[in-house]
Amino acid sequence: MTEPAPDIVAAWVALATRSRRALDHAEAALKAAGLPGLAWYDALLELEKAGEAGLRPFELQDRLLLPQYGTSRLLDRLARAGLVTCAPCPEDARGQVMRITGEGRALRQRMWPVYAAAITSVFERLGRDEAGTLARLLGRIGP
Amino acid sequence: MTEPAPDIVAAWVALATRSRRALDHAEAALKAAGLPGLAWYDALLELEKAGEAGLRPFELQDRLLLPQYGTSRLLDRLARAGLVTCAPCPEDARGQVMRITGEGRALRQRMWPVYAAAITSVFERLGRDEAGTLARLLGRIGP
DNA sequence: TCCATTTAGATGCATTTGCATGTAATAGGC
DNA sequence: GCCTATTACATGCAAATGCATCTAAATGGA
Repeated sequence: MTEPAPDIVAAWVALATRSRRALDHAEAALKAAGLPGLAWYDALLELEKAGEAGLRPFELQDRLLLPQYGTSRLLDRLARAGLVTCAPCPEDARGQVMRITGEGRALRQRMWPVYAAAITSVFERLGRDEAGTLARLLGRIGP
Repeated sequence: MTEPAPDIVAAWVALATRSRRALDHAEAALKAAGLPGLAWYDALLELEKAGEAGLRPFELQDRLLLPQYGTSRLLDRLARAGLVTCAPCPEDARGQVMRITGEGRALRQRMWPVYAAAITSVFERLGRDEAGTLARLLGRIGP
């Protein structure tokens, strides 16, 4: 294994530390407002985008980059909180269709301003074009 | 709260999803090689850099962006695994000085090639200059 | 000096995660 | 149709995390 170039290592360190700080900041802002964390937000958003059709747990799993058991239990908690419903799937008797409830939509809507403020504060030192460049470069990392 | 610009949201989404995938990839590579995860690597590296002087737990906590109890328990596990030692601190009877052991250094050294390969694969689609730009932009995000 | 405040670190308890495995249903070869 | 492999999801158990709180020592007045 040949040593990665210094620029590569620098990019890795910056990616690891800065993303962690940014995510921690958003989590903290939500918690300080007495709201659930990012995982709940992300799940609610995906389910809201899916609309009436709903989502199968395995579809949500792909979108959220969660392990299978993580998705299963997250949905269980969301359902117990009344934020999503769980219906048997007509096309596949093994599966379910999860749909967001009105309460779920309402909660996501209350979370967004807090989340948005955190996002804004993370990028406030970057110009618009710099944010675009950052997004483009991040889009090219693998694996 | 005024809505963040689309470029800002795109940068946020890219940061959250790509960093997660990259970190997951490195964790998976280490695990596949039967090695401990990134948290252990990071702690061992900081302690190795600190050398004979060692580090106080609160110093490690700052460097690793961990909560206080997280650091306390991580060090406890590292010590039980024989990778670090814990000595009373001469200047402050409340505190300790943690130092890496030979075993700890050896483990970190065995982890590095695996970790380095994962890092390389994450950035393989980026040119050297692009990696530099990415590092610079990430360095400017807050808060 | 004495007391209140702050700082270093540990820890009990509840929640969450990770891992392995279990159950049930679909899909694919033959 | 039948048997095997695969897919969808759940779950028991151990380990890790988050939260609040505790102890002990240092610090900073008055």
